Amino acid sequence: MATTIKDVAKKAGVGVGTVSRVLNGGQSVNEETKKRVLGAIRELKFVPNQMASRLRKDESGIIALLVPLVNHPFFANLAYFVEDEADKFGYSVLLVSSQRRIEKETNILQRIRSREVDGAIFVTHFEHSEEDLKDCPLVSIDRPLSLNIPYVTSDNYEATRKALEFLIQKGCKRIGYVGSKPLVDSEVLKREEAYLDVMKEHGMSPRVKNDVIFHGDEINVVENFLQTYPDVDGVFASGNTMAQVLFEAALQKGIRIPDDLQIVAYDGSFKQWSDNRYYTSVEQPIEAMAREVVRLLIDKIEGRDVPTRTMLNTSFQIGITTK
Amino acid sequence: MATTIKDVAKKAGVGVGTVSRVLNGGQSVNEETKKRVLGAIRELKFVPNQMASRLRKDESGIIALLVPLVNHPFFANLAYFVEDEADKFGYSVLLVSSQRRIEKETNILQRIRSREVDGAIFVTHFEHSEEDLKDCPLVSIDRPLSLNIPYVTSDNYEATRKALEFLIQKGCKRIGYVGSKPLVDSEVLKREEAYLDVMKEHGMSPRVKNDVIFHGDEINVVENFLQTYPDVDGVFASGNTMAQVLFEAALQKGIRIPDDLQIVAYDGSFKQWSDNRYYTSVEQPIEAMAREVVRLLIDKIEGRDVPTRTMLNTSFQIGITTK
DNA sequence: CTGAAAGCGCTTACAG
DNA sequence: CTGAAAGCGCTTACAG
Repeated sequence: MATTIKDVAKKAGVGVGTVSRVLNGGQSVNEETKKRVLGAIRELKFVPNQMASRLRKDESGIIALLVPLVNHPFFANLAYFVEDEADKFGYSVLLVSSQRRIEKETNILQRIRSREVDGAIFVTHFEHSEEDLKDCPLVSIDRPLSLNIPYVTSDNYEATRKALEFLIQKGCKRIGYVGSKPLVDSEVLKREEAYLDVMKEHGMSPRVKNDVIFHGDEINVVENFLQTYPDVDGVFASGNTMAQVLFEAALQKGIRIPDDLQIVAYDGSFKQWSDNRYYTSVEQPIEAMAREVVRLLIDKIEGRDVPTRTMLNTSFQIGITTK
Repeated sequence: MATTIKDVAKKAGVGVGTVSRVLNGGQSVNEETKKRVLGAIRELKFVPNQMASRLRKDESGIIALLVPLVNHPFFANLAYFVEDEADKFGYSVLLVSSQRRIEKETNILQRIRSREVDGAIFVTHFEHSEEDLKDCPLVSIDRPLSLNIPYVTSDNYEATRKALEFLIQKGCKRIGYVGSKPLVDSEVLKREEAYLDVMKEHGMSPRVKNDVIFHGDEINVVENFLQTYPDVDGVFASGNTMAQVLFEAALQKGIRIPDDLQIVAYDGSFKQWSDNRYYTSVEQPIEAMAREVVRLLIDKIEGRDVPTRTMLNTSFQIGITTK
């Protein structure tokens, strides 16, 4: 059996409470005693059992990060910064890819109730009942899961407007929109909204392909889009997978970029994978969003008040996909 | 306070032991009693406290996945499949990006000792002392951390040979090698070995740039490589970031691919991000490696014997970067 | 400043 | 088949 706090206490000739106190520094301990305890700890190579401490304190020190898929640049980046930020506050991160299976999402709520985790960053595309969400410390991204669940988002509407104005300024006359629509209410919907508004304001007719699809189907959407609107000279691509698939499909069709077709991508996951500025794009502030969402969750877990909606600013990167 | 097993026992008019038994199905329980207990559980919405159960059973049900950075396609994919496989066995995954900080790696070992996690998949580029690694259930990828720590790898040497033979067959005469060298002994080193062997066998002079670098410095390596060996007509790029950076740098310099320069990438993370077959490449069997490494770790945690080295097969994908 | 004791919520021999 | 009790390894009032 591993050595316990009892062994340390015996060796140092003190009570277990005293060992606990030097370990956690609650009340002050006599310097002399402290030294003896520390010595015993070192000698016995004592490592406190976290499970016991957590049971006693009723806090797991773990937060769950639930995303549809970690092996997607946006979520991989999110995971990276979430872990980094959580670590600063002494929390660990349990990673769960829901794979869009609702049972796996509901499971996380159960794990909060079972005290396995203290709370969760809950990125889902499903609806969950108030009943299930109740009393669970949760935070979300780009959408309100329910009335009092805080979420972090970015200025989707304004950023999309700016991106489109940029394309127009660069001479585009027939601008399309290609994306994948979220299943539920989400700030991402504001991108299409902004697109339609800008088109109307400029008297341009909309060319949209924005359906609910699964990861992997982007190529069909893009093929379909290019076939339906062969005359487009500018495209707003929502999501970097979509942008990349579009870029490559266009190249394969012999369409020159940016000469025949200009593209603005909406996302923020490119820079991380290779330090180029390949696509002209709206970059989501993934790092800031990740850090903020972690802080919100911890505030919530620890019982502090948090704002319901936190909006962060995107940035605009000019790359080689526009003139 | 949340409802406990005691509340359920009282409500059902049984002892707590009985409740535990219907929960965990250890010994058989009278059907009638069982029904009463289940009813009480449902009525009280009882969810067993995992922390208590874990303390008692001395198992956390959590494994740690330690990688240098999760926001890298290879590791993001690894994380995805690791979590999926662990879930099948009832284990959760704690995610840690070491960011190549050795303290953060050592910290994981401490967390195994503190019973916070049952074991770890330990992907590191540092050396750790036998003393530190001792008694920790660990498994690794592409390198033996220490004598009795199992690891999973793929056929780096053979796969590299095949890739080079392919370039030669496609007419390349001046083949280069660009990569980033691991800090420590690793199966990845066999790629350069294979490259040098093939060059020698074909009487070709080696053109290598393979230094120890940090993520983000790929662009400098590539620029340097292209400047040093402006005459290359074929490149073996180790790692997909390297391949991508090379591809883009070449394009920017007006080098046509595959006409002027053919590239074979070594990795296996492209397919996941967009369903193209963009690069000709050796694909690492990430999914298989992930699943296998999880099974090895669980076997080790649960006290079963495991092989020290498990080798899996790569596959070869022909894309548009070769003729 | 410090020790003895109660208790966190479970599981598991033990005795019946 | 089942209940009472001990114990997992901590933390934290409580009393001194």
